[in-house]
Amino acid sequence: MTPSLATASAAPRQPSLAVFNALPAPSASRAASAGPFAPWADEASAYSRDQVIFSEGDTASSVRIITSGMVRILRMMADGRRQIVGFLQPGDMLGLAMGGTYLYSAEAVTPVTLRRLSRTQFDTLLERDPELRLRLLAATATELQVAQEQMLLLGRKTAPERLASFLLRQARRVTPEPEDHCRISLPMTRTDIADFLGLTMETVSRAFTKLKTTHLVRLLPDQMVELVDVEALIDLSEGGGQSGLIQ
Amino acid sequence: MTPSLATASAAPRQPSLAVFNALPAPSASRAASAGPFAPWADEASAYSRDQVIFSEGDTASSVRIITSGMVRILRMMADGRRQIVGFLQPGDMLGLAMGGTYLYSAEAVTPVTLRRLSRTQFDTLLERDPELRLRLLAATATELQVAQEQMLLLGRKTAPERLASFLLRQARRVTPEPEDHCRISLPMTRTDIADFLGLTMETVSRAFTKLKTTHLVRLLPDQMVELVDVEALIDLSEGGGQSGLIQ
DNA sequence: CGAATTATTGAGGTACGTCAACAACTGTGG
DNA sequence: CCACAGTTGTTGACGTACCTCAATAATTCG
Repeated sequence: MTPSLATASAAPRQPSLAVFNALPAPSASRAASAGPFAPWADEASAYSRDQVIFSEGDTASSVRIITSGMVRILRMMADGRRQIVGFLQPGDMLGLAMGGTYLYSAEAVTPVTLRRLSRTQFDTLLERDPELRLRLLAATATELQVAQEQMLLLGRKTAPERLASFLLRQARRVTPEPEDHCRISLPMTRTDIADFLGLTMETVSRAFTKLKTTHLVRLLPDQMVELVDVEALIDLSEGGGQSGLIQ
Repeated sequence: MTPSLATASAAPRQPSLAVFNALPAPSASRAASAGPFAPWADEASAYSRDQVIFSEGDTASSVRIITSGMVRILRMMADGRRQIVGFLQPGDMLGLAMGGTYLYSAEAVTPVTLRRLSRTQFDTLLERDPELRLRLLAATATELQVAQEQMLLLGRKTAPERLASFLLRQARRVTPEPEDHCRISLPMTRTDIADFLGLTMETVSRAFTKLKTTHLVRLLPDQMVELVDVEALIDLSEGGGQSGLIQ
C-alpha cells in the first residue's frame, strides 16, 4: 500500500467531525508513558454533563483524546445562535489544528473522560514521526469530506431528510452498513440535534414523529432509537422522499 | 518555529475550501520538471466556461493545481439539488484527499487552466517529503476551519448575513483586512452564489438589493462589487444586523 | 446590433420558526 | 415504591423568511 490519501478515505466511514483517530488511544497501549506510542497523560480529566471543556477564544494549549462519553463542538454567534459542528466519541481527538486560540467551544454531552497531550509534546511528536503526519493528514482529509456532506445537508435538505441523514450517520459510526431494526443511542437532546442540523427543537421533534408514523424508526426508552427500515431511511436522506408517490 | 499546526492556522485567512496551497505552484519554479520542487506536468490542461473537470464517482487519478481561472466544486442530489462546497482560485489544489473515486464534481466557472500530477507521483512525493506532509496537514486543517465556518453560515445565518459573509470571504482571499471601497470580482453567477449559500438565485438577488439600498455595497460593471462599508458588512455577517435599532 | 443568457422584481405559497400549552420523562426525597 | 419538581419532548396555532413561478430588465457575447 502506498501512503496515498486514498487509503484514508476508503477507510471506515464517518470517523467524526474535527477529530482524529490517528494517534494511538491510551486505552490500547500498556505502559502509559513508556513507549513511543503512549504519549497521552496518565490521568484522565473528567467532565460532567454540559460542562465546558474549552471555549471559543481560549488559548489552545493541549490536544485531547476522548476516552469515554460524548462531546459536542460548536460555534456561536453573538446573539446566541448556535451551530454544533460535530459530536465526538471515544477515540476521537479534540483541540487539534487551530491557531493559538480555539475557534470553537467543546462541551460534554454526557459525562466525559479524556486524556491530554500538551501542544509542545504534540509538536515534538509530529516532528519526530513523519508517519504520524501522514495518518493525521488522512484523518483530516476524511473529516473534510464529512464536513462537505454536512454542507449539502445544511444547504439543501429538508428537515426529515436531515434527520434521516443524521440517524444514519450515527448508526454508521457503530456499523458501516447498518441493518434493519438496529438500535442506536442518542445521548444528546433534541436541542443539540437541532443545532447540529440547522433546525429548531420543535422541527426535529416533528420530523421524528413523521419518521415514526411512516414506520422508518421507533423511539425506545433510554434515548434509544430503532432504525426499522434502513433502506427507506437512506432513500429519504438522499432526497428520494416523495418521488414516485406524487398525487 | 515549531512545526505546530498553530503556524498554519495563524497564517493567511481563508485559503479556500477543499484546496491546498502547500505544494509549490509551477508558476514560481523555473525548470519545469527538473528540481524536486517542480513535479507538476509541463502542459496545462484548459477548460472552458462550465466545462466539467471531473464528476462525482469518477476514479481519482490525479491531483491538480489551478494556474488560472476559477473552479467550483459541488455535490449534487439525485433530484438536482446542488450544493457548491467551494470556489477555487489559482494556487489552489484540487482532487486531493479522496478515496478511489471523487466524492464531488469540479467545473470551470471561468475559463480555467490547471496542471496535473498523477496520483502515483503525488504519493511518491508524499512518501519522500515528510515536510510536505506537514504543510498539507496544516492546509487541510485550515480548510476544516473554513468548512465549519460555512456550516455556521448554512445552518444559522439569514440571507443577507450569508451574502455579507460571502463577500467578505471573497475579499479576504485578496486582502486579509479589506478596506472600505475595495473592489472584488465575482465571476460566478447568482445561481452559483445561491448554491454556495444554500439559497435560491432570487433570494441572493434580493439580498444584493438590500445591501445596495443600505449602502453597504455597490454593483459595478464587469461582475465587480465595491464593498462600501466593510465594518457594517462585518457586523451584518456576524448577526449584528438589527440590534440596537429595534423599534 | 440582436439573440441568448443572466439578473431583478413582483405576487403568492410553504416549510420551518416562534410562542405556548401540555405530556412524558428523570431523578430525588419521603 | 411513589410523590413531585424540574427538565425535556411533543403537539398545536400562527407568523415569516425564503421558495416558486412569472414577467421584465439588464447583461453578455456572437
